[in-house]
Amino acid sequence: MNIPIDRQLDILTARSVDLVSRAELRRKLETAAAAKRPLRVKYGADPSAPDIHLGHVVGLNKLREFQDLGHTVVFIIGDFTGMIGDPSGRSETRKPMSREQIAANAKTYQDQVFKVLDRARTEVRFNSEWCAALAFPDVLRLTAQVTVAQMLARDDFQKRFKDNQPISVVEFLYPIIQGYDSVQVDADIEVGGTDQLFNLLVGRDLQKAFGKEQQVVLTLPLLEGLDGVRKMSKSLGNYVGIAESPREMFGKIMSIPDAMMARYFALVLGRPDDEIKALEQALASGKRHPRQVKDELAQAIVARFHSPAAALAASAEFERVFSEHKQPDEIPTIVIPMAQRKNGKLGVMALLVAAGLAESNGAARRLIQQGAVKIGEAKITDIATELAIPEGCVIQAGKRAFARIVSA
RNA sequence: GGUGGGGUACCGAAGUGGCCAACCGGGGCAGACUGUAAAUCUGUUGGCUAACGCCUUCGAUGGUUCGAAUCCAUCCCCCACCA
Repeated sequence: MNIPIDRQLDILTARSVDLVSRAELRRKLETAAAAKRPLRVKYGADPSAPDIHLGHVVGLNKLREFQDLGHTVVFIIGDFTGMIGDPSGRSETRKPMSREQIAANAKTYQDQVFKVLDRARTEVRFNSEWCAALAFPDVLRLTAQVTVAQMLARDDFQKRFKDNQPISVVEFLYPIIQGYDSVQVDADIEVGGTDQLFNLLVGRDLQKAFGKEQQVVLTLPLLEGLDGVRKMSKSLGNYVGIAESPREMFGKIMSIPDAMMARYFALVLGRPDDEIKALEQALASGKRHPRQVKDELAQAIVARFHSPAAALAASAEFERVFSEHKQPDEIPTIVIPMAQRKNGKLGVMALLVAAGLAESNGAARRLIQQGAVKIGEAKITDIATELAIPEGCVIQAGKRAFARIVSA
């Protein structure tokens, strides 16, 4: 590796929010280079939600940058954490997951993660490997390392405490478990979102307590989801999964607020600062149209996780369906046997429900009354309409829902 | 263990005997417009019904009442504070 250390530092710290500390990172890079030993870069994942989305990609990109400079990623799957059930959702304690479930999720995770990471430079570990072996006295020794004041200093705990929101003791254990993972895998660096800062720092404390070299802590911005406000997460439903179909992926990206485009370019695609600045200027001056820029963004993201060809196709399809209001080229087929029809005919409401385009007759009625329903090219406005459905005709409910009806 | 505060539709949150299928906000869905599943505006958002209306829902179960989300009893669950 002959890239100068300063250049490496610039690459590795780009887009970061917190860095503890630059001097330490430099020193580690230097000693690693001298000893021809890759650094161990730790990243933790919770197996409760196996689908990787663009929010995760922000961190994975950073890990990939480390790998491209020759370092090793230690990807930790928090299966131990999964087994005791994640309490971080404030209202309800999640049900602990079964072994099979965790194994299945872990597999999905790995399949997806290597769309970004370099498999050859990744070490996958499960934290049950060492956590399950801990005896209670070990746990006591660990917990003694962190004080309640330290815990309460953490942003979200403090807020919840002030608001009289419950905080379970298990939640206090989380940072400790995570920190202990760092001890076990001899992490040189740990990467996480800004919300992880506290947990990452606990890792440093515990490593010190165990007489190990402390890890460098590097945090990255949290990517906002499709609403452009709250962080992207599966539970909020504002995410784009990297395993989603090109069409879904493209459409979802097109629905982000315009103001988020630059951020997605930077965090998901890792585009350099000067390019982002130029883009923002072009947008502000009206030199480039937001619609085109967003199309480019959506295409770039689809191309990254599928292929350039798929991106092009998704873009064309989107244009056709939403700008020109034509039918998509792939429409799911629904079978409605002749037996269900009266004299070969069927009421529109029954049809909508049978085709899965409406949840109930009431919903179907509303759709029709609001002018959302089309059979072929004809808009249906009367809820009492009876139809002799021609074989293969297309029914549309709203902008996005289509179904092709056949009788057998 | 004691005291106090709570459990309302997808979420948050009003409602304390009839005007409550339940204000309002968010989210969802739809329409208009458009530059896109952006923004904005409008409508809609338990089930059955063409409609009148009927049925189920306000932690659970019983009860009072012509009538309950609202009152009473028992139970279950959550939170905070003091120990």
